[in-house]
Amino acid sequence: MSRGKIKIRKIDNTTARQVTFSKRRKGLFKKAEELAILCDAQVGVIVSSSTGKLYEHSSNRCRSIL
Amino acid sequence: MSRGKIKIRKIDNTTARQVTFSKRRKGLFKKAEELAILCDAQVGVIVSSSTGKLYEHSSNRCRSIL
DNA sequence: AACTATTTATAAGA
DNA sequence: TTCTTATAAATAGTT
Repeated sequence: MSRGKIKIRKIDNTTARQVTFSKRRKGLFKKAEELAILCDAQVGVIVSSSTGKLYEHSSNRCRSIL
Repeated sequence: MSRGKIKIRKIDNTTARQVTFSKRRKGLFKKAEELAILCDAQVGVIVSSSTGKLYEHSSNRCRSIL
């Protein structure tokens, strides 16, 4: 990615991992919403953090259960 | 995006919409997998196309039900 | 949280 | 539908 490319492996540093989690979760939800709109699809995304906190995103009437 | 920016609205042309659906679905699943690995999270994504076909992606033992 | 240098995703074309 | 490539978008490291 930006200031240098990264390897896709667990980020060891807790703070860095939380920051990345927040940024990428937001990015993922945005992509999900764009796919739903552009392609007239229903998209549900569920994310459970390592600490067990749950986040979700869904288009329209789509319901998701983890 | 690439050869010119697009507006996030339903793509009218059926063929173009299917092509975009295929490309973006793949991209979304990749982002989901990266988030799961980088941040040690569980991520589930479910996509239902306008024709009713279902696609899903999930990290590890994560199960999703639409 | 904001900034950017870069990487990545992707729209249009082949 | 698979590949290319110009350009838009996402984001890693920094502040």
